[in-house]
Amino acid sequence: MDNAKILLVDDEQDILDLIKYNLEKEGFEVQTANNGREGLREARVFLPDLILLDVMMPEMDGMETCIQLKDLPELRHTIIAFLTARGEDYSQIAGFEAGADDYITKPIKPRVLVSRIKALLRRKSSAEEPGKKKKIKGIVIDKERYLVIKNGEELALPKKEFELLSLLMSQPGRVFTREIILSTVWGNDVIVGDRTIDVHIRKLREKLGDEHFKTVKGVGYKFND
Amino acid sequence: MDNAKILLVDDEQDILDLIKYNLEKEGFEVQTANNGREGLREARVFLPDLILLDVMMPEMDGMETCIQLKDLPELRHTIIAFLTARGEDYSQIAGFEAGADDYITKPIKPRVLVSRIKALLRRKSSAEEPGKKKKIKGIVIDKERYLVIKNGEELALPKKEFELLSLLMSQPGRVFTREIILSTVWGNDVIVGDRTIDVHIRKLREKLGDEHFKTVKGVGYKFND
DNA sequence: GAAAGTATTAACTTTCAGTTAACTTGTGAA
DNA sequence: TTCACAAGTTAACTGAAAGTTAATACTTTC
Repeated sequence: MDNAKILLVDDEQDILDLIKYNLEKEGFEVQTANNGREGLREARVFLPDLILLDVMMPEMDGMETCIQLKDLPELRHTIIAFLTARGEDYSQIAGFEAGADDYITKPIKPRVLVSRIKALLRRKSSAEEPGKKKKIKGIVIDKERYLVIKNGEELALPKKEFELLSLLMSQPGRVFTREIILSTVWGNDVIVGDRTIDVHIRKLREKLGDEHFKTVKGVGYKFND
Repeated sequence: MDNAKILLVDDEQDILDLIKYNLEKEGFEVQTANNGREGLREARVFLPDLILLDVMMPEMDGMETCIQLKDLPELRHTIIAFLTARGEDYSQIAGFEAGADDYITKPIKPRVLVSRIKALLRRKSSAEEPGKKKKIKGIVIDKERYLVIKNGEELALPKKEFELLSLLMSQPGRVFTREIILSTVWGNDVIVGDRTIDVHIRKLREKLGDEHFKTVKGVGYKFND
C-alpha cells in the first residue's frame, strides 16, 4: 500500500491544501472535495483507499456523508476517518457509530497526520485486501482494469470467466461447490443447465493452464495454490 | 520522471553538444534547437518536460521564446529554465516574469546542471495537479481550457464528450461501469436511454481514434493505457 | 430567428459471451 | 468388469449488449 489513494473532504481550502501537500510528499495520490455531496461523487469515481472527512461542513456534513459512503458496495474496503476540532465529544461517538475507522483532531500536525494515516493503511492491508489485485503463482487478477495478467501477459477475460476466476482465486485451495459458484457468479434466481460451469472452467483451463484448476468430483472446483 | 524529455535551445553548437552529452548519459531524452523559432517549433512536436533556453540568441531571444512557449496549451506544465552568463541580473528578473521556473548560469558545470535539472523535474512531478491536465499517448486533456490536444492539434469537444473523456482518462486502464459513467457525467437523477453512452463513445472514437477506447462487454468502457 | 452545433432517441444491425445439447470420457462402488 | 453418474468436450444456437445511423429535439451563436 505504498501509493494509496486518499480522498480529502473539507470545506476549508487551506486545510485541504495543507493536508494534500503533506500527503503527496509522502507519495500518496490525493483527491479533494469541498463538501460531502461532492466527496460522495468523487469517491465513487476515484475509489480511494482512505477517506478523510471533516465533520463540520455545509451542504452535507461528515456524519451524513459517512453513512452514505458506507452504503456503496464499491467502497466496502475503504477506510473512513473523521477530522474534527478537539473536544467535540458528541460527534466522536456518533462518528464511530456511523462507521468511521478513526478520528483525527484539529489542529492538524502534519507529521502526526501522516503517521496516523500510514498506520490505518497498514492495518487495512494486513486485515483484508481483496479490493483490486490478487496474485498467485504468476497470475495477477486486476479487478479495476478487468484484466488478468499471466506471466506479464495481459489477458482480457469475458465477464463470467473473470468472475468465476475471481471467486476461485479469492480463497486459493478452498473448494467451491457448484451450488456456491452458481449463487455467487450467476445469482440466486438464474437457472442454468448442468454443464454451464464446466464449460467456463474449461475456458479458464485453456487460457490459464489446466494445472491451476482442480476438480473435486461430486463437490466442486478449486484453484490450486 | 526517469527518462524525461528535455529540449535544449542555444545558438552555440558546442554548448548544445556538451549539455546533450551529459543529459543523455543520465538517461534523458534530448532534442536540440539552434534558435528560439526553431525551439518553438520543436517544442510543439516533442512535448518536452523541460526546456532549457539560452537567453542570448539571434533570431528570437530566450525571453521572447519563453513568452510564446507559455501560450501553448500543450506545454502548460512544461518547466522552462533559462541559461545565461553569470551577472546578467536584469535578465534574471525579466526571466522569472516571463514565466521561467529556474535560472542556470554559465559557465556550465555538468554535475551541477544535471542535479539542478533533476531537482526541477522532481518538483514538477510532485506539484503536478491531477485535475487540470492529463496526457496519455499523445492526447492532452486540459480541463482549464476545456480543450483536448491530439498530436499538437487543438480539438474543442462538446461538453458531454469532454466530460466522458475526462472521466475515462482520469484513470487510464480502469474500467468504468455504465452506471458510474451515468452518475458522473449525467448525474444521478437524469434518466437517459440505453444507447446514449454508446453514441458518445462512438463520437470520441471517431475524433480520437478507436484504439483508445476499449469496450468491456457487460461491464463498461475504459481508456487504454 | 436562422444557422450551426449538440444531445438524445429510436430503429435497426452486428457481435460475441453465455448457454445448451449431444456426445464422450473418467471414476469409483458393487 | 461393469455400470452409473459426474465431469469433459465440442460446436451450434441464442439473446443480450453494444454498434451504427439518421432523425429529432434542444441550445447556443451570430
